[in-house]
Amino acid sequence: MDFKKIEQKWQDRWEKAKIFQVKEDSKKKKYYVLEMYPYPSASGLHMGHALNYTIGDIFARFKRMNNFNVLYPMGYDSLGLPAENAAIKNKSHPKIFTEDAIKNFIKQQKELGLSYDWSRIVETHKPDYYKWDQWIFLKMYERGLAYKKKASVNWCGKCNTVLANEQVHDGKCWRHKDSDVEIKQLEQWFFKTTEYADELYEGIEKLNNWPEDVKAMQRNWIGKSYGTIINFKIDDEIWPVFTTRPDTIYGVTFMVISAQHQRLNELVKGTKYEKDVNNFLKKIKSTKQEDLDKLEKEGVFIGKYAINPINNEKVPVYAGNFVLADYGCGMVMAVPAHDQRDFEFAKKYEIPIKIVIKPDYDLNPDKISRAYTSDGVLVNSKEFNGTNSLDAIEEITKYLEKKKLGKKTVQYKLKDWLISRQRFWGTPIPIIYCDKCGMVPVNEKDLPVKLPDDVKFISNENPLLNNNSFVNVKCPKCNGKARRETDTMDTFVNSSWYFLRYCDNKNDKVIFDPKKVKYWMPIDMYIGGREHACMHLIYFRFYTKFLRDLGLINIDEPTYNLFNQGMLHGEDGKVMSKSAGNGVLPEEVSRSYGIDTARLFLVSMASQEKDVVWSEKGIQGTYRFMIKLIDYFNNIKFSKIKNEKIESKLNSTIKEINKDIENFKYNLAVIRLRQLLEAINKEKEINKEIIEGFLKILSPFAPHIVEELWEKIGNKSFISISEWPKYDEKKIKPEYEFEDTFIENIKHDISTVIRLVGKEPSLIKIFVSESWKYEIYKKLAKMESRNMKEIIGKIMVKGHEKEIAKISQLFVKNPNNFNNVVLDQKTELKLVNDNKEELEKLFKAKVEIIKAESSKEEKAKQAYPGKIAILIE
RNA sequence: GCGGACGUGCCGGAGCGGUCAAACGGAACGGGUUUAGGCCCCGUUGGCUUAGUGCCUACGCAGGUUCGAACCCUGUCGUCCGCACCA
Repeated sequence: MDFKKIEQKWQDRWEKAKIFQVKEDSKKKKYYVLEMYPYPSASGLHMGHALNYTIGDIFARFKRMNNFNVLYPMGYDSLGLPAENAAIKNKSHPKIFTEDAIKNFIKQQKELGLSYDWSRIVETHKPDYYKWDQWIFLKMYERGLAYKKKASVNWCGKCNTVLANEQVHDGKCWRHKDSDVEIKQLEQWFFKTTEYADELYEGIEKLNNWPEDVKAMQRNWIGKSYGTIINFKIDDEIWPVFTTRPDTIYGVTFMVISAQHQRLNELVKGTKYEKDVNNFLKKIKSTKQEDLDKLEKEGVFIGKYAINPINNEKVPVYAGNFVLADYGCGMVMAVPAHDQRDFEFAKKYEIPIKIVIKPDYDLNPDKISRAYTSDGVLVNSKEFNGTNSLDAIEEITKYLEKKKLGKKTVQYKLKDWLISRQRFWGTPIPIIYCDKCGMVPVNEKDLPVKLPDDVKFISNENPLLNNNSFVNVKCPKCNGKARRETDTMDTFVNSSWYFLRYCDNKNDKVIFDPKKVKYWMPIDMYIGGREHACMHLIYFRFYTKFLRDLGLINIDEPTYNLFNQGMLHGEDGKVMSKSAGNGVLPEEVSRSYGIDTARLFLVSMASQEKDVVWSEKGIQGTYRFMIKLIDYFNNIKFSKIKNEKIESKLNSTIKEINKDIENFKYNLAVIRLRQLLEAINKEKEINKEIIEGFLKILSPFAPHIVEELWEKIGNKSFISISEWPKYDEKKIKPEYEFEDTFIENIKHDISTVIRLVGKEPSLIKIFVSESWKYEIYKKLAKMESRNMKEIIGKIMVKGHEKEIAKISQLFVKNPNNFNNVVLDQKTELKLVNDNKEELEKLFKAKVEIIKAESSKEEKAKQAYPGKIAILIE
């Protein structure tokens, strides 16, 4: 079998006939299937990509055949660091690398048989795409959502640029797990994601079909917490602090200001403590990020005292290494008795500990070994004594609000998104600096600000810095001498709205036609890796909300359905990758087994959200199935006769496979397809309708081979756009599901009896008696109006507890289906009759089937109560 | 510390309140076909028995709810993942 030839043939035909291209069609229900678009790396498509796209493709094909107008596009996240690094290494331009890589990707993706609408391709490195990145930037700038500020930012020495918080994992750069991120004070561009913090947080609840862990990660990341801002005073100036435990305010014995606090310097400048503080700052600066979790709490007294507004107590202020500068107010009120960190600090610096919350037992401030952080009753808290601490949170806050000493508030962990990068291969930030006018945005009509082609990559430095034709411009306001911003935008800016551009990818007038976007959005199924939980998957929600508020779209969320596929592991159990050396390439597998085999195998190993392990043995097993399939069609014999049994099997398979595909349980779908082929294979002749139904439901999984077989049995159209078969509940007959085991048992019985009797039979009599279960069912049916529990209770006394309980419960659940559960006498008779010929042939004897009346065949019933009796003569 | 997920034969993995634990695939063993087999077909793979379609034990462990639990609840042990000095 020349797989390659068949694959090529159908890929060409699909492309020529444009069967996967779609347009808005108000008469059809739309369905938008999207995979996270790839970064087009030079090494091309690996098996993990193949798995990811196969999952999406099967889904898209399924929906398409189910009459949806399916938008299933592909694009490339083609701005980014690796291409730039490659360019530096080879003294070339990243554009060349990127475009080669994209070409290679497209070729390889086409070889997988993916049913993308290629006319909708989006490439983010093209000016006609990033022009709109810049346009969105200007809109944000107008509204104050894009701004520049000096801040402590994360710097990766290997990337030679700053990073967003989301891109720092465990104190390391997301791209360089071996490189510590440094904190630098720099002036940078930010997007004000915090503007939407609350909506981003509260909206998670509505993402009903997102994986729990991704939602949990986002909740954690955004980190909403309710608390109170309390105004302490230092040197008669108000210094607010944030706390979630205002109930402990009488227990404050000191304050801690973050060592990184912007205004720490103000407090110590010119005092005798300045030196101490500076020494302390130097000391903690040398601590590595990875030691942080083991880090002891340290601090230094800064020579100031704060006034607690509730009782005017004076408490010392320390600078500390454990207080975050950019969460809350950068300063905390420390209550050592009821906060573990404060406790450790107080112990170390011998600061008094004052108990203000009391549990059922007594706490001795000198003897406790750790802070008491649970709730209790307030003590040492003047008029609040005796109040439950949970109530006191409310009451003390109200009290402070009344006296204008504090207020209720909400805090978020989420910080604004740092988007500027000191690199070349990104979207230029459309800002101009004029000596006279200051910072001036580029006029919309002058977009895009294009990346120059004539650049020299001499070092790790951003080549835009020295590119005069890029940097030197006239000020849009005064026409005077000015220079461009040379920072570019984070690559995640591009991916924050690409899914909208697919809806209208060629529009050169506006970012997209809102009507088209309104038709296609939201994404109905978004497929990608879990690693984007706190990066892309937050940013694209933020963009959606911003563009909504701009009036361009009318949705709140980009998608309510997210699917995370599992990781692909190599045969050694480690995650499959080039660097681990356990990689298997799609084209290699395709060469020996065909790409359909690879697709089928990839998808058959486990439910798609679980990790899967590649195995050579496994793919051979799948290959055997493909060979069997092809063999079957080489010898196929059609019949006009209806076959109820196989019809039942097909219908039940369709019913189940629909659910399996919807739930991404492709492994189960594949099993059902195998079982269906087994069943079909057992029949000598087959009705053509059955075969066509089978091919259709197989087609999303193995599209090329199936198209070929579809054509072979005389069809001229594409099966890929044929209609998915509908199952008919009435045709699903459960007795056939029992038939095989039932007949197996009878065969077994007969041979046993023959062996016992010790003679070759000339006549075999099979007595089919009424099932006792069936009789009980009939009794129950008569009593249906009565309380089932009561009935069960009564019958139980008689000693058939288990069976009766089961049967009656089934009956309660679904009385109409009861016959599906127990074969009645009629069905058993039919099944024996159906197989009479086979039995006669097998035992070389005449078979007689007798309906046993309970009175007449008492003997048979006794020997085999409620079952089949065999007599041979 | 906080959060999330998961513990089922030799392995991967189905089952997610009762028809029914172990589908399906892999592996091993036995048999058939075969010159031979790495192809194909059949059987076996928790225990005890039987002529058998029978009984017992079992879904990490311990309790609970229920007429009935792998499945629901509580606790516990273990594994994996994410975040983390978030006041």
